[in-house]
Amino acid sequence: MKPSIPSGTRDFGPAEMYRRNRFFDVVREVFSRYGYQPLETPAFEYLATLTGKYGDEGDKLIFKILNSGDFLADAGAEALANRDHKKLLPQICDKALRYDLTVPFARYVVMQQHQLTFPFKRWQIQPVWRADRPQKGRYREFVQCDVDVIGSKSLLYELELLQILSEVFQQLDVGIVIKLNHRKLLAGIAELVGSADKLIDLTVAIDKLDKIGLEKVEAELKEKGFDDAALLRVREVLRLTGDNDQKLAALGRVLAGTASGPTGVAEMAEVLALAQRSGSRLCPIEFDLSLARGLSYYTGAIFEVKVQDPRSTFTSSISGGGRYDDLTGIFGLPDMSGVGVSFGADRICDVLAEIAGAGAETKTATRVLVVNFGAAELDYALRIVRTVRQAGVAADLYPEAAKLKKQFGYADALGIPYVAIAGGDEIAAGQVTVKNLKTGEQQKVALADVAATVR
RNA sequence: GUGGCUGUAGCUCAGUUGGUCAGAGCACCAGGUUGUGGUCCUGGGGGUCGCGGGUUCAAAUCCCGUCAGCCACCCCA
Repeated sequence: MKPSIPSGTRDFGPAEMYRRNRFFDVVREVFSRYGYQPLETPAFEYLATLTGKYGDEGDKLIFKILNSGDFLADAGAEALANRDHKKLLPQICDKALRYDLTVPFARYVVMQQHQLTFPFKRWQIQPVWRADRPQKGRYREFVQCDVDVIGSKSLLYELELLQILSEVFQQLDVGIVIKLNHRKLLAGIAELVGSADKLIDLTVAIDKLDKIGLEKVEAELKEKGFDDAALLRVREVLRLTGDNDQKLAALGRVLAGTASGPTGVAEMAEVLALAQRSGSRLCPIEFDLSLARGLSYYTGAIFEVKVQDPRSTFTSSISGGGRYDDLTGIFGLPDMSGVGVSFGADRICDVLAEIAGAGAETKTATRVLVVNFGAAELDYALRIVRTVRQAGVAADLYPEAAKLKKQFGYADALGIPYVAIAGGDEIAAGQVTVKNLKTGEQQKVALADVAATVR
């Protein structure tokens, strides 16, 4: 058979792995420096743990795991006969691959609530799976890097997440903008137009504003049953202009009479104020009413990161998150507010690759390749590799006494910067000829100095 | 789940109205050069033209089906 892998999954060769590891090193370091603790949870959970948390669309995208053995044993005759897949599903499948890291985290917090000290801060870097149709920047298996803090309503954590987002992307040297919005503002708008119960429809439509334009958003809202008076007010709100504070102030006046609006305005203002007086060098923050985010569990601030870098053409979001007030409630632990963001490792690495361009790909960490001349020189060659490796420098010995052309070509192909040559003359003198493959320069150095020369 | 585009060598692709259309570049291997690579020269290996069926004297080329990939919508990291 012709070997292949399912679409939306990928192998990562050495060049990609160097890039990915650099990224993971950065996020891990930042996460732990901000006081977050590591956590891992299983790749699969009970299906019931996952369903109902991500909205109807999300539930469809959960990868289900067929029960082992005779999975039809427990299948109801009725569901089978009627080909009723919705009814049949829970009868033949009780496990599923995790869809994100936030819900398993909430499950963990509830299970371990008596062992944990709150506020509990954790980071988690693991793959998640979605039964989506892949396309550019969209995979069916991808790695999320989550930081969440649970058990505190303090808006200082919103600030902290803005700081973490900023630090990570600054260290990676990727230009971004952090979009910020608040679910209670959206709820206030829904209230204002008299459709508090259609919050989801409203936010989904508003979310498309910068993509399809105001007119099409209004058309979609009309289709969903919003009347002309409502559309007028939506338009009024979406047309607010000015800087973050001006937009927020204007919105405050519009939403003054609503139940949830003022809270949203106040919290939003607080977060923006904290960001200003934090003293941190933050990435640009843009208060954006059209940011909705589909995940149904968000209740407060919502974040999203977009690339804003002349070297990149990436348009989809590379990080996202928000505050959720009751994610643990469904597992039996109410009043546990949490907030977190997730870095989309795969998309970010795509951006890094795009920025780095085709050249300068690292293929190996090896600094020096020791030439193999054959049996007579082998002992000395082995001594060179051993000495260099013991000095903490990556070294390799060519396995056969092949032609130098071939050995040099190997070093060249892998991007190993130095070649070490030691024949009779060098051995007699206790020296090694070290050649820099990039410049072509070569020099004889003492065996003990090889590591320092190629480091 | 809906729609569009594309499948020819390891990779990127060319292949005219069906008739030397099985090709190029890169990559790979060998030699030129048994202690000096990345340049250059010479030679070489490698393809059921995604798969199945049909039309035709003749199909990579036209038709039908199918599978796969990509892109967009939906949704999302």
